[in-house]
Amino acid sequence: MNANANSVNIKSNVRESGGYHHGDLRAAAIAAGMQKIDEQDHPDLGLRALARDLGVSATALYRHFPNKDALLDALALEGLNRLGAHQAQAAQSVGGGREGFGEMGLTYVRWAVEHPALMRLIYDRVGKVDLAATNPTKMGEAFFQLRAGIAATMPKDISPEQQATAALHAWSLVHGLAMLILDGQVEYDADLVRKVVLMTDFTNC
Amino acid sequence: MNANANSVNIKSNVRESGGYHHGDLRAAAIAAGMQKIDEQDHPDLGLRALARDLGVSATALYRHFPNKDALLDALALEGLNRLGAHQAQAAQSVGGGREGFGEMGLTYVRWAVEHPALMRLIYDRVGKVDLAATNPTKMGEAFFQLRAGIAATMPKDISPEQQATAALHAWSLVHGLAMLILDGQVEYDADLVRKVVLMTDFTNC
DNA sequence: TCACTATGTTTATGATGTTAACATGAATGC
DNA sequence: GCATTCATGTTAACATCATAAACATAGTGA
Repeated sequence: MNANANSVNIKSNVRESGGYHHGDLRAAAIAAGMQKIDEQDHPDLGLRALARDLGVSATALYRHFPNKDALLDALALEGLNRLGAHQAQAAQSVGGGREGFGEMGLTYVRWAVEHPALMRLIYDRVGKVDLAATNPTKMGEAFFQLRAGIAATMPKDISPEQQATAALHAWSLVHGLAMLILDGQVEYDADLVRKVVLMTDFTNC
Repeated sequence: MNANANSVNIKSNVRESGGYHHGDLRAAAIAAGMQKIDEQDHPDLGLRALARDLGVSATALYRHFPNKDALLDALALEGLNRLGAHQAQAAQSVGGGREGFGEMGLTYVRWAVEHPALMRLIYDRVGKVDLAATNPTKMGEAFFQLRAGIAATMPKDISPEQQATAALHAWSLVHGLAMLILDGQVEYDADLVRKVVLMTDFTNC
């Protein structure tokens, strides 16, 4: 697989030697932006500060992103891919049944707690993406993957429609719990998360 | 009850006659800010724009709020009070049992859908309030009230500890569902909300 | 070699939050 | 009743931000 516009495989974030051109500023910007955001609680990112970190002029980023929102969208997409992959992997490594279901929810919440700004950025941005813009498809795909991961540990002995409702229930539950924790309303506690998630009764769909 | 610093009873938002002083700029700012925010999807508020609406200079607001965050905190507090009151009223007017429980959840989600920016502002701000600041107590009180409203329709035949878990479950569920709707991930549907909320099984605490 | 394009740079613009210095209305003390 | 003081406005100024415009250079392909 060769590097496409969305890959973020670069050697370093800052300009290497004194070369005039940067190499792959777009990828470097995404990588540096991801790192910067992931060190914060809130997804605040300044174009100028980022450019400074990259050793590049403030306006250079406009050669790769039409505006700040586009950069944030790219970061949100990258974050969403990471979350989806993380969730899918968890679904695979965890057994089924109610225990596995609780574990999946815990995984979602834990990821959110470990990447608060990224989590916020994802949901901040996906609601705003202009569907005519660069890659709404990728966003949709990534979310589809996330939902699939969530639905993976759903009980099989209920109808598809019930499964959809149950999946929404599960997603709402862990998402709400994660948000309440990120917003400082609830203290993170793995046991509590499991207990709360397992209160769902699938026979009530 | 006479007007204290947090009341918002004013005659009009803009300056009345040519008087030099405004009357009650603090209250007017909160009222105008609330209205402005409630007309939006996201809690973006510019100090200068707000001052313009009030017919007042941009820096005038600094006589009543140390900075923008303090104004936003005041707005969030007002919003939280409204949400809490709304929720408490719903708890009172709705019967108990599972049906009442579902109705309470629906009330929370519907309020969020009707006041998206306010909802976001509340949870944006309460996580950031400096506990040494103006009125952390009021914030805490207001949230306590909200939680009480949520817990009001909790089943009585379970232990207090189970009730706490169940309340957190309920809060997480409706909050997450509301947020997913606000973020455009789920379409609002009253029946669906009720169905999702009613999947909770309190015997599993 | 010569144009062309991609990707940088510098400079400039208008918006924002915030501070400082100043002005005036209303309230207070004599 | 008058002078002083305090609360609450004002204007001017500053730093920062996103962004646009004009210019410059590095790499590419004819």
